[in-house]
Amino acid sequence: MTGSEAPARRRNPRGQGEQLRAEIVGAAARLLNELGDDQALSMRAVARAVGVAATSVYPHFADRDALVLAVMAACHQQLLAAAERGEAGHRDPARRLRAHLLAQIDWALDHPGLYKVLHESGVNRRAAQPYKQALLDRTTDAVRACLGDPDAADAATIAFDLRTAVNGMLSVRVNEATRDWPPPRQQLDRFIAGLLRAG
Amino acid sequence: MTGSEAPARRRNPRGQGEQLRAEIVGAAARLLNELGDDQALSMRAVARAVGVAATSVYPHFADRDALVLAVMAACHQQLLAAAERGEAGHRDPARRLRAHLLAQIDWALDHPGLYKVLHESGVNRRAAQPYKQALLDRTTDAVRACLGDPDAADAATIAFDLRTAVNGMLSVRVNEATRDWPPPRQQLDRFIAGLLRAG
DNA sequence: TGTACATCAGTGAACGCGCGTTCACTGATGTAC
DNA sequence: TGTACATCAGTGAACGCGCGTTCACTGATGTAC
Repeated sequence: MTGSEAPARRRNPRGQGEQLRAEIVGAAARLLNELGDDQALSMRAVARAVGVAATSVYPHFADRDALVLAVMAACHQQLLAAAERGEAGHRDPARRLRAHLLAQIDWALDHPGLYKVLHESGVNRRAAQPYKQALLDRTTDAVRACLGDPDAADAATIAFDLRTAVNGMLSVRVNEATRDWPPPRQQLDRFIAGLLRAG
Repeated sequence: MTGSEAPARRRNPRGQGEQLRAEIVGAAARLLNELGDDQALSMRAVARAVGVAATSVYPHFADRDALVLAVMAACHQQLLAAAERGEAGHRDPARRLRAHLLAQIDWALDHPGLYKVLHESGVNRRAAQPYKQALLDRTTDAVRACLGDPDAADAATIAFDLRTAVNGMLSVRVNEATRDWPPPRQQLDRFIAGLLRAG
């Protein structure tokens, strides 16, 4: 795919064998971002990218799915952190909600292939992702703050609708990256304006 | 995948060699719907499903991409026809718009794997799909009818937003089919209510 | 009416490839005595 | 201070597999004369 084989690599010093694990996850993430499909990732390609024998991946990951899941977990951490950083920049609840969603949109558009793996890949059928619920819960909190009423039952519905619409935004832009789409920020603002009110 | 090999098959009579082409498209569509990924479709599996030698596919399709694109074209025809049938059942523009979108939602939920191939597969990067624009144009027409004003410039924007949100609805339900999601009809109604008004 | 022939609808063997994974191994390095 | 040994980080060869695609072919069937 990328002729990006790491040429020189010296064996890790004793006791630091776990460093290879991090290198493998990093290389796998890079490849997955290019491929946009977990099935297309090969253990051999990851090993080549790291500059290591194919067999050296197995002490760290039992099989390909385990490696892909490790990458996905790391991505969810990044997404959550980005959302929090976004919110932290504002006081007004509406601005916080917008920043929360925007941060995740930006992350996705910066890592389109990983976004695809996260949302569209076959691993989703084989292993559930508890992280996703955590992200949705965060959005619900941000929506609730906007509504003022801390008990608003609609908050969950509105959050789900918003995330669904944002999903659509990203799906279309990530899957047909060559077409030029309307600016995502303005579409997000229309979604917020249209959906953020009692159902 | 499915063990669904066609056992007995007799050679088509002279002059009817094109019938095999249709059988191949049908089998490929069935397999793609199960796989949800064009890269996972193999020519050999298609040939097995039809009950024919692997080589017999090549007189009809130059390569795998050509076969996948033929399936996608057929799907777009079905989607367009479903949308038209949906609209035809109503007079009121708002009901027509709803039926239009609902028909496509139903088709997608009935053919989740094909929906994935249509919207998420790698073929989209290799070959543009002019059909999609036709579907979006139809939606724009339906939106325009709702607005009353036949020149409304917002119609295109609103149609795009609606389709985007519907895309999100379907993406999430198709990619994590095991989780149980809120009813799509009600979410669609919220989207229509929220988004169908001047930006 | 008979026959040579072109065409049609496929077939079977073979090519070279990259893959996931297993297995027995190697060689450097720290540690116990 | 020296040495045997356990451990660690990783290697190389090999397995069997399914794949896309090419090639030369086969056998039935309609048609021209």
